[in-house]
Amino acid sequence: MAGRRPRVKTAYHHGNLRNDLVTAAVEIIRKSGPDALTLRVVAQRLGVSQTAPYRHFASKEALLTAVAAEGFTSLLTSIHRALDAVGADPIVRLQTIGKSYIRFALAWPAHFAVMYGPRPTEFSVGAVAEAGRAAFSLLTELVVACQSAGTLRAGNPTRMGVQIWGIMHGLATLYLHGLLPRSLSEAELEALGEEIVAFLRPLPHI
Amino acid sequence: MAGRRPRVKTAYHHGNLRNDLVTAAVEIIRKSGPDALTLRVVAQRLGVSQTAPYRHFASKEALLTAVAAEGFTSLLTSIHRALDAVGADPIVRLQTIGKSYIRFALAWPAHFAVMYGPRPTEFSVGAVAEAGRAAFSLLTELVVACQSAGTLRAGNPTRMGVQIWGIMHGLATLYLHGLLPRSLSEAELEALGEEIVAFLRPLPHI
DNA sequence: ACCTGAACACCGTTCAAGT
DNA sequence: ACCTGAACACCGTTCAAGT
Repeated sequence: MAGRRPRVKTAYHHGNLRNDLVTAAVEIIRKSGPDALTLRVVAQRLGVSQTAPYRHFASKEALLTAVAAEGFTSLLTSIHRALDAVGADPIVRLQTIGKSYIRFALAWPAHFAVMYGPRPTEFSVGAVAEAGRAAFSLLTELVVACQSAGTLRAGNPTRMGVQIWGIMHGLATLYLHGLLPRSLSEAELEALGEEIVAFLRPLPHI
Repeated sequence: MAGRRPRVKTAYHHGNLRNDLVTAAVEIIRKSGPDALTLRVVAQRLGVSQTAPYRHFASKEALLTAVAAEGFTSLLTSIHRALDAVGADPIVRLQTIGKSYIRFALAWPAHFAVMYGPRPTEFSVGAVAEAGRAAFSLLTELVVACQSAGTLRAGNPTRMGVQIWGIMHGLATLYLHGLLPRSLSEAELEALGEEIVAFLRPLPHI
């Protein structure tokens, strides 16, 4: 009764080619780096012709933008999930954001590379930029909360937000590029970021 | 008596093609990003055949490695020059290294992009890795000096070195990618880095 | 020694055409 | 609607050949 038509996947077309293209792209980048990604190879891997991707993405750049978008969404989800698991103390929440950022970068290096790699200006518009701004807002709001609670030094919250983001981003980037001592574990890397946030606490009154 | 042989530059060959290739490559990356760099274009710009670069570099990757090497040398020189201009106070010297790093990144973005871009593992060996290690040693030595002088918290100097490097690297990278508020000037960016180092001073005794 | 020209295997992208 | 095949202009790289 089932007939002999192949199992749905080997058929004439895919059903969900758009999604599969993104997944395959991520896989290739993760295994061989961003430069190894070619539309032709990704098409070949999915068993479609080399021009099939153009039904779903206007260009290779557009496919990479989709990867980045997926990454930003995923990063934001990770952060929110991690925040749900900790208490209300804003300094702990701030450290949790930082650790989530580093953890995301190390768990999804391909997404991270595309999100923060050398793409001229494509991300300044649309939903991708939106997600980035949302994450940064979360950060500055927590900075303000910490300052009100007296657990973070006074000062422009945007400035302090940039500093904290810079720390997490720098640590993650250097680690992913293999430039840090091999003895550094992922847990220790997260601890380095957490520690710096602790250093931003106000000086005790003398 | 001079004969009619052309002025040395328009002649059959270049005289200093190797060097010109590196310079032209940097120029192209600076103006159009790393992906715009092709050996053929760089050769064309210098008026030589598309295969001439292979007399001097085994591959495109080798040319990029030369750019990175030039960058690391130049970074180290900048740092040393900046250190010569400040006093002996180790915490000031530490901040000077950080500011030099950021200033270098913003002044030579093409070199910086190649030095810290997504090159799998090429830099783990040779003179390039050497220059990187030298810069990091300078950093950790100053951390130790600051700790001895009581101007920096106690703790593993390598850990603290990684933290400081991470900060400067993260700030520079985010800035170059255009992800920081446009209102941030280069001077303010350097101040952000400097300020964090100041935050690493020991807590006053209560 | 140093450079050229033709060639190969690969890209991204376009377009007429098929189902 | 969705996919294919041939084609175009471009790459990195190799190699026999020129001076």
